[in-house]
Amino acid sequence: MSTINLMADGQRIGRPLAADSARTRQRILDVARQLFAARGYESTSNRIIAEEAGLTTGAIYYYFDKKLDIFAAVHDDAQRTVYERFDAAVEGLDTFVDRLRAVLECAHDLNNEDPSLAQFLGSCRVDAARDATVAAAIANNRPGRHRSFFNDLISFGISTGEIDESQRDIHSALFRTITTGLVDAVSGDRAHHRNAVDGIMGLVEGRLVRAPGRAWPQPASPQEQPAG
Amino acid sequence: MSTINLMADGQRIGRPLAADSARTRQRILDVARQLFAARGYESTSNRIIAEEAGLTTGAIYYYFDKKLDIFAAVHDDAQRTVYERFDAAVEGLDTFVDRLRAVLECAHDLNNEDPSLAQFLGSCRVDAARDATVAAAIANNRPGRHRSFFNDLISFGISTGEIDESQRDIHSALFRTITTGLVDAVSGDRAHHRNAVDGIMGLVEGRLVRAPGRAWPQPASPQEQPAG
Amino acid sequence: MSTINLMADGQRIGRPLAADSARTRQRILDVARQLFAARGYESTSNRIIAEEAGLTTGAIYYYFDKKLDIFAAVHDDAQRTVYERFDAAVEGLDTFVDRLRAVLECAHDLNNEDPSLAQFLGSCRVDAARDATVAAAIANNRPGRHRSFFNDLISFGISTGEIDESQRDIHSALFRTITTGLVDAVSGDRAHHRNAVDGIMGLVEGRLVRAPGRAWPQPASPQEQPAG
Amino acid sequence: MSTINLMADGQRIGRPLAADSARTRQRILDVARQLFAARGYESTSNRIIAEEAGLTTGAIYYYFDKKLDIFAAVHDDAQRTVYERFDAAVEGLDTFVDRLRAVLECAHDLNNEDPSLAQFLGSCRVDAARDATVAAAIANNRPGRHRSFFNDLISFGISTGEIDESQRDIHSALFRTITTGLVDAVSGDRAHHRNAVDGIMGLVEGRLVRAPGRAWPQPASPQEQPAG
DNA sequence: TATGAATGAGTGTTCATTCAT
DNA sequence: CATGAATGAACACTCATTCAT
Repeated sequence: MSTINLMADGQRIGRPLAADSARTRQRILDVARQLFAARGYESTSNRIIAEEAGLTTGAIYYYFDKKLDIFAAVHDDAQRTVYERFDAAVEGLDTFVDRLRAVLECAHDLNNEDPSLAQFLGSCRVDAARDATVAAAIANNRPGRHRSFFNDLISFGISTGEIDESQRDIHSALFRTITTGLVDAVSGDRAHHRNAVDGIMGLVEGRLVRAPGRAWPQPASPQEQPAG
Repeated sequence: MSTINLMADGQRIGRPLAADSARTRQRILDVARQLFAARGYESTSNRIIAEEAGLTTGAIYYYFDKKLDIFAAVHDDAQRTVYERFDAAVEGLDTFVDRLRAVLECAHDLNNEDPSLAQFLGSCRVDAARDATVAAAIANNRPGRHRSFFNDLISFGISTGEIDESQRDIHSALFRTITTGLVDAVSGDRAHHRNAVDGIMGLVEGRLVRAPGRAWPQPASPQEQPAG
Repeated sequence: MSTINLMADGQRIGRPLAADSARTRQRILDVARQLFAARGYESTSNRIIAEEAGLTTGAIYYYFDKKLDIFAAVHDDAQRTVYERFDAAVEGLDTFVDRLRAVLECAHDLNNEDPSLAQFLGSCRVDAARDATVAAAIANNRPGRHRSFFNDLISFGISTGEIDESQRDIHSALFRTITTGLVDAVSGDRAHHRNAVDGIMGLVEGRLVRAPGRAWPQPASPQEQPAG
Repeated sequence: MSTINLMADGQRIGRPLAADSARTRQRILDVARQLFAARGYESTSNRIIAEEAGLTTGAIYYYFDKKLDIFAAVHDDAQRTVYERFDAAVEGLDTFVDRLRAVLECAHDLNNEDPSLAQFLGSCRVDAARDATVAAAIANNRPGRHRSFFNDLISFGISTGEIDESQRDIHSALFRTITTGLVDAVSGDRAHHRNAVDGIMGLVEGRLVRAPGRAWPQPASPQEQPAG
């Protein structure tokens, strides 16, 4: 613990006397997430992962059997982080709209804290669609986690009466569209992401489009009218 | 579905007796669009394009100077097709909501007619984000066309009074989110795409989420209540 | 003859009504000589020869069976031109030194008239050394012509008493060295070529290097002392 | 003379037990020098370099980033070797003629020891003339070294009075012609090279050509009459 | 005569992966 | 734990050549 190998200056470490295996592994995952997010699976070479992590390509193989395993590990990490936060965000909220708002705000916060997280998950969906072996590598946990979270959210909306049971599939497709769009279209720009989140809530609360010749609809419930 | 010895119309190829240059070029563009859409730019090799088009790799270079030029040509094709249809779809409609519905229905129709169109454009956005040279190759016309179309649509909504001027940026980000989401999340499945389109219009018309304890809001204007 | 296809402006000719086969063939040889001279055999593609000659690659094959045949034809042309001039230059001169001077001046004039001639012959020697099939293609006439011309010149020098019989091989190697050097080292620059020719004659006539502490030697024969 | 499984010293290669990186790199440079000399830059494929060095093409790229870098490295090696020997050869000699003779003898010795050295440098000049990227790759040190060495030699001759100042450019062009000729015309044959060197010194010392009807000139200065 | 379309072998180069040390 | 050396299959692209028209 007294022999931490400083990497801040980007200098290559030699052969550290007490290298911390877990820390090196995490370093690989961190740089890999950013690289996969920015360039995709195929265009991210092991060489550049190794370089950015201050290693040689060979060393990577001490931690992961193959490139695909790095990708899967990065995915598991990201997936866990996101849904732990989502779960925490909706906890204790009583209405579907509140929970929806909480999830969107949470997504916005996450995107601000570490843009590579959302970007990786978006990139990852593309790579899975493009390459069956990539899809297989993350199949164990990916769509399930996303789908079940939002299906639960819809079920909750039905239970509160805010959503009609007959509209379940429509809501499901809508969620997929919107969450994907948030990640793919605006996660790279904070202001756009903010606007998109506001827009979604505006649509949901009917504050965004009025019929021609009509006044704006009254807010759904006066005590929770948003300022924006 | 390999097309090594047969063209789409069943004509023999190989050392064709009366080779139709334009048709071969279009065949290259067609298979390239599908391959780029499915596997992305980098993972689509010239070899597989050639194979699917019933040619050898060398022959590709008779029609295009380099791989990137194929990509750019496919993109121009797709871009032109989509926005010609979009322009036609909104023509003569008097309200923003009508135009929005028309655009979404048009997108849905296009997606049914040739799923590779939307998929390519979505794939293409990803490839441009991942690789600067790809971005440069389509820079002349890509974001402009999309952005200007939807900006015009928003302006129209403002002119009719359906959208508040102050919300322009929010609508802009929302459109980007939704159109991207439609392409990236549900264009591969007709039913999902249908549901997503219905969901968006449902949100816009306030038919999708009600406040707890409230009745569904009345349709915006009775005479134009949508059936779906 | 009234329908000459003007090429001066570099415009591609269509399908000339009365194409002159011999003239086209010569055009190919002319551009090929310059290209082979500048870039060598291997780096000169049929495509660029065709382009520069205002043809397509296919058309080349009407005139020549293969690329190597173009090279051989260019070589025969150049070889003939040079040695006809050399033969004419030495004719009627009575001393070896006069003949040598005449040959060098002739080489200098040729180099000024069409630099691609000497350059091609230099280039050609290199290509023959580098590639056995190229060597074979010009074997019928190449080294023979050069060698026999200069061997004759040496024999003439022996017959006049200017050269000692025992030095024949030395003169032979020296000629090869000097003529190759002129082509390879200085044919690209008129002034350098001029200086080199003057230098060779200066050496031969003993005007270029004196022993330290000695005066310049008297000119070999007063009546023909060169001005330069 | 393929060296697929055996190195020059008979050591086994392949997946070597104690791979000596520096030795492998030198082996690449050695075979590359011979191949570049014999076939030129363009016609020497990485595949054949690798084969002759007992490697696969991929392995080459562990040592050099690109083919041109191999060429540049070979060139630097050869350049250094030659001019170190030339510098040593002329050191301590008092007259221009002695120095010239020493340089030519040194060139002859080098050519006997490793013919590929001179041949590469000749080949290299041709490749640089033919291809601008090759020229650029060796631009840092090539013509400078050659030119400055011989310019210094001429200056020395002027300082001793053996050369007239006004003839500097002529000597310079002559040196370029002769050294190029030695390499390009006769370096492939020891006897020819020997004869050419003797011929040059014979010319310089006025022993090679006499005026018709005159006796051979007396040696320049009795005490330093050359044996050869 | 000449074109236009195509082939197939070749090029330099990159990459995931292996493994002795 | 990590390196350094190597493999072999892939990739984008070029080229001499062919041949129906």
